[in-house]
Amino acid sequence: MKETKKRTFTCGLDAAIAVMGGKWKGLILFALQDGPLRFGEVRRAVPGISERVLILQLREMEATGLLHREVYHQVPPKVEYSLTEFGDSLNAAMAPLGEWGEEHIERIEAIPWNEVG
Amino acid sequence: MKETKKRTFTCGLDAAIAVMGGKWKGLILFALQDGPLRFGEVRRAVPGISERVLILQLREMEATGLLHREVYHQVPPKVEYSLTEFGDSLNAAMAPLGEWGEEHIERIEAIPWNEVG
DNA sequence: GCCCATACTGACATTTATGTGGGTACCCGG
DNA sequence: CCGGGTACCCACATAAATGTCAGTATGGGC
Repeated sequence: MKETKKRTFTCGLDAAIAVMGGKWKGLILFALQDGPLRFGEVRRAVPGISERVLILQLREMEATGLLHREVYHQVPPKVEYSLTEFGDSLNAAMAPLGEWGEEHIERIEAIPWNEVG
Repeated sequence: MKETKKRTFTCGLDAAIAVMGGKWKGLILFALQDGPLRFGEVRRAVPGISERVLILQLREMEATGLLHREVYHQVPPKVEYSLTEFGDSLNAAMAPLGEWGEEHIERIEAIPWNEVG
């Protein structure tokens, strides 16, 4: 008896943040901006992510309609992930954020992160 | 013996996401965009956040240099939070994300979030 | 003396996110 | 029959984020 409970959001930014989820989805989206990638390619494109977490993220992003999963019935298996239009539009909306990060990266890296939290 | 360990980031987006932290900092930034707010005002401007979490977020954002904390020595106490230039620039970079969320809010709310995770 | 309002602090519980190490399935070539 | 290569799945462990609830300090007004 799973209910498909709908969330409500206080504003657009709230909704966008919910879609981005944790710290990985944005990077995965970013990695896929230049075209489809196989599972292993995505993993290499997102340094530091564990296999299991990547799978979870990809599944969630597929469920939210951000990306498309194409399975090729081959051996060894081949699965390609690509952005949907929805995912592409989110990617575009995140671009300024990426630029902001680039511009301020030195300052951000200089933050004593262990003392912050 | 706290070490001020610096993180490194794979790209600007990675860094920006780290600064935004969880699901609240973006909304707090957004709430402060029109000028300083007192603690209680921020809380009312960010529906759903608990007092404790708000305090933690504000402290972290102060530590990362996103906002400024001004204490007025009065009784009852008065503390005003305002964006720094740094915070303001991040806010500007998040604007497109907010707009994206607005545009797609119906679709986002229709996502069966309980089945996603 | 007591209560008010405000901005906290602290102990604790829970939920969510992330990570680790293993195993599975497939077909092929050796 | 065995190992290679790929994309997974599973049980489990930990870390990080968030939430609940009670309590504190202050000085003015009653």
